[in-house]
Amino acid sequence: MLSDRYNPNEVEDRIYSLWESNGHFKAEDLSRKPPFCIILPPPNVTGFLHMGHALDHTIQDLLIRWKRMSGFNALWLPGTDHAGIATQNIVERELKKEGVTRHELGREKFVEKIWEWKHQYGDRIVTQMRRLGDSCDWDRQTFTLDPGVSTAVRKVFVSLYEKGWIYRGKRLVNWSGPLETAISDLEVEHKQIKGTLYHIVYPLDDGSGSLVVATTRPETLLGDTAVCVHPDDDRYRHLIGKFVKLPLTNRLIPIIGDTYVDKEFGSGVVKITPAHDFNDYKIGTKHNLEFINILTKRAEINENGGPYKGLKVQEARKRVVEDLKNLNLLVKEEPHIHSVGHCSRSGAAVEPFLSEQWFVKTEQLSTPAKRVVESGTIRFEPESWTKVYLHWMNIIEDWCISRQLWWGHRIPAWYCDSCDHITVSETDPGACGKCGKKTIKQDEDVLDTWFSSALWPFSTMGWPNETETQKTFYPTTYLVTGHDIIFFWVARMIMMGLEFKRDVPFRTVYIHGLVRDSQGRKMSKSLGNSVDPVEMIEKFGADALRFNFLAHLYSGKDFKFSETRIEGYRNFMNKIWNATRFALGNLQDFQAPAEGLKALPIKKNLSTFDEWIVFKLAAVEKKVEDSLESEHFSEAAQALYSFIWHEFCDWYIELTKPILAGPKTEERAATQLVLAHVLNRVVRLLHPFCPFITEEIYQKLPMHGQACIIDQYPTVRNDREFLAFGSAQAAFEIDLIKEVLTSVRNIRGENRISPAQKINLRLGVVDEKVQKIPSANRSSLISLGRVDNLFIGEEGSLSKCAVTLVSVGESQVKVIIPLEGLVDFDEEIKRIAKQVEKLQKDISMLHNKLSNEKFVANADEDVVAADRILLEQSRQQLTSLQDALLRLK
RNA sequence: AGGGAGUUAGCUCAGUUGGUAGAGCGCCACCCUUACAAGGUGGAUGUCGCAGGUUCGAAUCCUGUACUCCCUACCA
Repeated sequence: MLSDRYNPNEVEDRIYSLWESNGHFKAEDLSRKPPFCIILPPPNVTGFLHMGHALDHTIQDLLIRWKRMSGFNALWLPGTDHAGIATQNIVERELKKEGVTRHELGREKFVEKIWEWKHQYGDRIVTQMRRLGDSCDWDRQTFTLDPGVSTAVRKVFVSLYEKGWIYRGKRLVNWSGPLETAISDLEVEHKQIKGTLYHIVYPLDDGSGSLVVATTRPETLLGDTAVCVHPDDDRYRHLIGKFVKLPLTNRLIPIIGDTYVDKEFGSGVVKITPAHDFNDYKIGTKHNLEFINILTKRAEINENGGPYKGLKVQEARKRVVEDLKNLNLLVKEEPHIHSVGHCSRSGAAVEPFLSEQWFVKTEQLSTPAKRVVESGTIRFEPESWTKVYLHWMNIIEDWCISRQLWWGHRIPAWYCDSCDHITVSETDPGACGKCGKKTIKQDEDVLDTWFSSALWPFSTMGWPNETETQKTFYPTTYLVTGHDIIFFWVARMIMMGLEFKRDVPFRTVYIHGLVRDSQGRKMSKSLGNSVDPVEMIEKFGADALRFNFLAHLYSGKDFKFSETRIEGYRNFMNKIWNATRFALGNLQDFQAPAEGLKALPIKKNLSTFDEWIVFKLAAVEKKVEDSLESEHFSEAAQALYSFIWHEFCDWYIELTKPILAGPKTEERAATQLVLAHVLNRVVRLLHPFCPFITEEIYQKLPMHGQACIIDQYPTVRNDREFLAFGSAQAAFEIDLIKEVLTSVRNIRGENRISPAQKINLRLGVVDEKVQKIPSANRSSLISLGRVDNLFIGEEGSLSKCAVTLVSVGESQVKVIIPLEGLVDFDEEIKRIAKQVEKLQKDISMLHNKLSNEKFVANADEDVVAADRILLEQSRQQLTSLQDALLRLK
């Protein structure tokens, strides 16, 4: 016997083990089935599952399970990412607690520590993924530092290097002081900062006066190598070519002219610090200025800063300002809001820093990557990301791929002490490729994490070896991810896939929004507003969490998280559970016919209810299929929700209760068969959305295969034999009965007639066409309407009666309930008055519309016809209500 | 500054070729009716941001405008 509440905690682990131990997640490298493949965006190996993952994974698992059940060779390829900066950062912080720095520990020992950390926490996230129900093919799980991936990384590096598309150069890069590494443009977050604009006097060398320069970063003047004015600026034009004496250092630097300067801003004079500002860098290059680096890797002033050496940037700023004040060279300080780049990992302000780095040239790689999106070979969903992607690819700059970290793929380049040659090689060379001497040293840096991620669609499939996996599954079908990593990851996978596999890595990029808190804010540690998905799973079950996402996922939009909504879907799961309980209780003596449906003379024994629910089921299956095909997942989820709750539970189960509770007739056997079939199909339809409860239920159903997860996904094409039992005429009949019952309940509710109080009901059948329907459904009307005596076709006296005219399609039925002795009539008068008012509004609106010649002439015929019928029906309703009102008063 | 998205019920959001506005939650009333009180039945609630335009007809198409959010780039 099933408990009257569904308890996910008892079910989920057991069901997951059942799937896994039976190998249901496994895809086949060689198969006759059509392939369907999604590669999982690899989460940080030492991370934990957050809501963003939960959303992302739920969508992928939906697709995978749906396709798996639809006969595809479905592969969801999982993996984890070494996440260079993030992981190194965490371990470094842990070490700090023990009072050790990574430098003290040394590279080898430190990397060992990280591996230990990885072994300790590396399983956490995959365990959490299992709790969500992710049906990944775990045998294929890959880590970005696995030997196979390393081979791929080196091969790609060497190949691009040999083509000249990877180069080494001294460039200004974004530098994170705390992490002591370069970071990419994309890892910089701009924040609005309240700063100060300092106006500093730069005396002219010839003593003829001075210039005033405005800056927010006075300490960088130590690295100034020019001041710049606009060549058309009358105030300063004559000074171009002269020199100023740089305060605090007394270095002479030239005054140059460049249109880059905005005459209107500040004093119209800009100090140029080519080694510490991106704009100044460009000017410095253009005007051939000296590049003076004043910082160390830890963002402290170096020996070029003279007396300020050793100070951190902020301290140096204070000291410089103080010293300028003392020299009377600081003429003004004003508050100034400007945006400053911050390292997205450490949170520290980013310092533009001149250093030797490795770059990927993106010019040639980006061209085909644009083309495949323009041509539609790769499709973005929602489509609006196409424009964003193309825009970004047009302004793409070379990609700085070296990081001054220890955790990651070490750059496969060796420098020769003897001849300065750089040897780049897939295998450790042992000797210089040019002079052959063994005096070589490997580059200390590692590659940007995204470099290995960019190869993920094929490095996980055994590339550079030729494998059956690649033949079968490359290109993959979908890539599902948030819009925050389109450029970090998606664009780079496209470039690398095209370059090394000569084909796109995936066909469709499904972009979903970010999960935000209930107030629409980003979930973040610092705000303390993160919600742990595992906690939600423990509280409401994985299925409720998943359904919550799927039912409210609208193309590309951000997702506002709401716990009460999950609770609502938990209730839905319970509803399904209890419907099953009811069904099983009524199917105890049910034997599935071994011969199938044909063997039974079932058709003639079916009730109208059966024909109706099958008809509705077919409609839902069609809707679900169309919605899933077009990636409107929430439409599919909502269609199922509404069918199960509001058709199957609210009506079908209620309507068939008398049959099922009745004698063992052939009609009852037929209804049992339909009940069993519908439930079975519903469970399978729901499976990709809420896999745990559906598998648990499926295993208990009278007709079931090995496992729901690998049973066939119902569509209108499958099982035509069963769906053919559906009948539109039955649907019409039941709709009419539903309407009649609803109006009876409305009259009862509005008049506050207690459910325990039986009533008499008269149905005036206005329309010949529907004459037989009420009498055919007499028992349903009596039981669900809580009716004492039911009279059909006899209008009789309307005195002291509640009356409603019910319309379904073009047919009408008059619902009459004598109120004498039950209630006083005040409530009924109110109820009718309310309806009269609404009807009058409708009628006048419809009347105006239909008397408009242009409307009648221009609108579609069926629109006009429908309005005519509606007007006529409304008028009849109004008449009978007014009539009833008279008889009440 | 440039690009993108949004503004519909108290809240979160649907609304796919223009044809009298929908769901879930919440709210109100009544019900422990033998699957489910995590339930049942009924009910209330919207100038569809604002202003124009096209049209017989606009939440839907066009123009303008206000506000919100995101992304990219930034003035030293």
